[in-house]
Amino acid sequence: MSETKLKSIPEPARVDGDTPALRLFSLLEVIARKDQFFSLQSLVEETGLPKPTLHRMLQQLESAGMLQRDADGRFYGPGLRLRRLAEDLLLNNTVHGARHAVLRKLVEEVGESCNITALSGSEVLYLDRVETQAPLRFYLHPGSRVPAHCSASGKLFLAQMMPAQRRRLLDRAPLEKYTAQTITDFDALEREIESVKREGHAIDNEEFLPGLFCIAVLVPRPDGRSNTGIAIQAPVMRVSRDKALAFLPALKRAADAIAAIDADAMPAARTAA
Amino acid sequence: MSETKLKSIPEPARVDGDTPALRLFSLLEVIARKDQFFSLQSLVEETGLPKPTLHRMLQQLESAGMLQRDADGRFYGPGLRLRRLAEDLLLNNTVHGARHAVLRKLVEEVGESCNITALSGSEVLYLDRVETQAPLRFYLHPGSRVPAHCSASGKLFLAQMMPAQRRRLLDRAPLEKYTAQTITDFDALEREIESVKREGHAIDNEEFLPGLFCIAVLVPRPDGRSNTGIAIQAPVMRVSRDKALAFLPALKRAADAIAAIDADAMPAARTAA
DNA sequence: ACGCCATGTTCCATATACCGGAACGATGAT
DNA sequence: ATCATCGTTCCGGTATATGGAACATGGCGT
Repeated sequence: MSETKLKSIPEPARVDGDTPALRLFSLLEVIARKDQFFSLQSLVEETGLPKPTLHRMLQQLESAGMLQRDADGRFYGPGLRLRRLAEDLLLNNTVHGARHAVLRKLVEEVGESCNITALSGSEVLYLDRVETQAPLRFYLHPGSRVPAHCSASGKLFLAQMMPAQRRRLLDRAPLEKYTAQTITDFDALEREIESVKREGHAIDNEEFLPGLFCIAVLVPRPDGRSNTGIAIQAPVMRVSRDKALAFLPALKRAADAIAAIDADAMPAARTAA
Repeated sequence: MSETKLKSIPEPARVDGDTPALRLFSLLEVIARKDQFFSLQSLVEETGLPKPTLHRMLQQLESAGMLQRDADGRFYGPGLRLRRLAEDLLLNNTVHGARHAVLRKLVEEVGESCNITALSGSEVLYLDRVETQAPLRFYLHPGSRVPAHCSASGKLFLAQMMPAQRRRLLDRAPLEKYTAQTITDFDALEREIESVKREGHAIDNEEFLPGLFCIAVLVPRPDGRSNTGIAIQAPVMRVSRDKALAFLPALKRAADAIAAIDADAMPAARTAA
């Protein structure tokens, strides 16, 4: 929607969503971060939701076994069922664990922060990230979003689209300028994308954040339509274009490893070969 | 290929609830148990829900970031937000982890299965349980429910109520008879409860399941109204009344340990100096 | 004892979201 | 070209959520 809005407010602990169910999830997130039991009133103050509404939500969660109440009904805490859900999720989520391990190994090899990305709408979403140990570094969180036209992964996703499809996506908004290097001209972007196609990898040379250099490849897929990228991000001070290109073999190896993991987690697709 | 009907009814995988939100949770539980990505169709088959309904639910979860979709939108898997929710829950849930450790230690000390219980409505709910290693044992799951009048923990909960309150609870239904030993007479139960009050512990002598002997104490609380009990359960074959009484000191120590943990997790109550 | 305040609970008219059969669309196999 | 399969959209009827106001409870001070 609008540009990034940084909040310096402590935290209003927003609980919202477009639909009742999403609000419940949002509430659970607030609850999950607590390491103490809590009362209805404290939640009212923390979230700003109307008391009867919150009362109903908590009641609903309790009767479902997601929350538990203290004997006198004054305090709530996470319930049996919620804990089991969390355990099941983390236990069975072998995919994420394996991906994360690959990422960690890559970071060790190249000594720079790396992340796994996906295209979500017209933006690039950071799925996972491992930071380098080096003292000078960019701190970016998993879950962040970056426009496709000024990120290495984004250009890769754009490059594998049909021209018409790409046009449709980019036409929705002008190419916003973040730095002096940001490509804001459609034709220039098309030329860049041609180059990305030829090379098989993409580069972001301070196009989103000043001082941030980035190189990425796609996690390959048999059908040629990948939704996952893997990228190395480093300060230009430490990593120039040449040095980044030297990372490419390691980067491609990591991408292949992730491809193997993902293929394994796919339901018995035909692809017998 | 012939229509392979592999399923010998492995599981109906019921997804339901009284309210739309609860059904969503129920769906998430099914999903949480998967270690592979899945398609809409596969869920339709697994749950029996109408396709448009499931489609809407998945869409809702995806747009909330609880699920993620593959590039071509054919397969779903757990999303970033859901994983983070699960992690937060388990990370901050110091309470449950610590309780479980106490329970494990108790089982080690006495060599019999133990569980932590709570009163929920008029029934006793097993919050957590650790099994003994002994080959002969009762297998009871956390989450099970037992009527209060024929369980050791239940009698403790009843004993700390005001008489009127207790009457109100018990009047709702007759005292159901599970075994020859089950107390089914109100006056006899009152006498039993008097004894429980005097002793500070309660016993279930094959009153719920034939062959199951059980001894319990409350996890003490400053205000004298505890909603948590802790119990040892064993086959009568191995544990008689005398032997059970010998377990009491260890049982009380465990109860105190849990009380300390819970007090710690309580919000800054007005500190009854 | 008494009233007072903070907190939890219930009511209910209105607004909203959900439901799912049917029809349509997209994709790939034959 | 034709069919089969799976994903997606439509839409009117119905169940659910919403939250202001009022009520209930219990702890505390006087």
